[in-house]
Amino acid sequence: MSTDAVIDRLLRQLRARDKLSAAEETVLRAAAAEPCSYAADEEVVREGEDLTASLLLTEGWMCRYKDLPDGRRQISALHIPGDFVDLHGFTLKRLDHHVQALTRCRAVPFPHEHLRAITEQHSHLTRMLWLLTTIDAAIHREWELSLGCRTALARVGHLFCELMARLEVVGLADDHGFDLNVTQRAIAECLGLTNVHVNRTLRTLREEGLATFRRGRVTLLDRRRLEQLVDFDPSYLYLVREPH
Amino acid sequence: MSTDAVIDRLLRQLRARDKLSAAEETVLRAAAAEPCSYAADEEVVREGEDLTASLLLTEGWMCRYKDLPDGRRQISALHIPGDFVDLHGFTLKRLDHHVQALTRCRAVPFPHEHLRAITEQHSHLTRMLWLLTTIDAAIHREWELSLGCRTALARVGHLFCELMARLEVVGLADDHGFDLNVTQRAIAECLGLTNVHVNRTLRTLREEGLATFRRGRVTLLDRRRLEQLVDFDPSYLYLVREPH
DNA sequence: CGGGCGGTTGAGTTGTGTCAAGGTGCGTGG
DNA sequence: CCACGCACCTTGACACAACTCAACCGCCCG
Repeated sequence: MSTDAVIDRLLRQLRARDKLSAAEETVLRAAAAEPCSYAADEEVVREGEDLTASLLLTEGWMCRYKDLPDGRRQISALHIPGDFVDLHGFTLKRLDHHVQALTRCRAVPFPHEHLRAITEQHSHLTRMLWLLTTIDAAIHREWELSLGCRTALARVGHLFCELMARLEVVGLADDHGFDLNVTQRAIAECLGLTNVHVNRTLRTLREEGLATFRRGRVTLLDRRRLEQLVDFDPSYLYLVREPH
Repeated sequence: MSTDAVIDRLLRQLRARDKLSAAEETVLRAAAAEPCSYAADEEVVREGEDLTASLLLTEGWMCRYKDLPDGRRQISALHIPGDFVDLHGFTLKRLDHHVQALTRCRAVPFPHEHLRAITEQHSHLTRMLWLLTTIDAAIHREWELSLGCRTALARVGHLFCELMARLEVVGLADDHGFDLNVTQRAIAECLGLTNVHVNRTLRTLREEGLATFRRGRVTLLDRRRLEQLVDFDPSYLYLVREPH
């Protein structure tokens, strides 16, 4: 991907929610630093460390997670290309969780001094970046609903529907599904389940003709029926273009 | 509470995280509209409705919740005086959830046009308001961890520890506990449990000499031991004064 | 004083976890 | 190019935390 293209998926995410002027696009491009790479399973940001930049993910999957003393962990967010993985770190200064690469990744740092300059000179762009962090929070809330109220089947199905919808925005889904090169254990850690139970649940989804997850790829066999079954409504992703 | 005092608890929350100039305080006061009141159980904001202001809660308890077709609901956040209940609505324009008063409440609307003017003229204050929304998200993540990984006992205990810490910031806790005039069902809906199981869990907490919840009041009998037992670490509340 | 809501407790059920034993595929090194 | 080993997946048997249903209590408020 050329240097100019690295923020394209971010621009798609922003333009799915509002107009973005050419000037604002230029400001964003200028705010990016040199891209960096991460190996699969590599720790990207550690809880509590001082941050001086926020990372825009451009290739691969990352997750954010919190862990308990007994070693179990809860993944609080999954990130796809075009997502800032720690834009909230700009206001928080350090994170209450870890960030880890789930696959090989590439990401572009946005130094906080540049973001600060944006808040001083570009109020609309500031509101757009603020919007990205509040959409992140909206996804947290939907996950709280899954964790608190939904069955294992609905949790897995709902996650697949969410990822499909988010990947479509950045052009990484095709008609029938998307690549998802993570373990069943990682899925389990997102959903508050065990890897064993996720495995059983995937079998049910497959037997019911709803979805499959094999060899790093999710296929939605009957998207309409799956979305109905798991009560998926994408409005919490705020995919509506309007003035901000 | 006098009109000048209504935003005092908000100022305490902000000043727990950074210095706030007298000028910024004046700007905030000027951005507030006329206070309004809500009855217990009253719907404050409905999912999807267009918003023109964000509410600062000044008295009472409110919650935000999402519901499922079968009638069950998940409370995604509890709010105390000094919290904005829907500041994220400024960037989102409408909410993916409902807001409800759990007790009699008073709140002060901040019209979005005033908040927008702040983003155009007061970048530090903008970052402080943005910070409040990212702290909200940090609390969502801690709740995800509870919902996904913690036992019923740890969920209830952790929630009590969190509320104690947050209420201390705004001066609404005393040495041994705090008032919490909500039903066991509401607690259950925060924690992904049933009211029956919350009741049993409260009995255990009482029998273990850790905490009681009776007649609208939470008492932490042994705060140190409770915090250790439930793995409570307040750093996710970001109660550190530093430049933003 | 009566009705209703919320709290309390018991008995039985169930969804998900735990533990354990293979199976499968892929990367690495000989 | 093959063989080994390791990570991950898959399945079964059993355990248990939390849920459901139901009855009763107690307090508040009209």
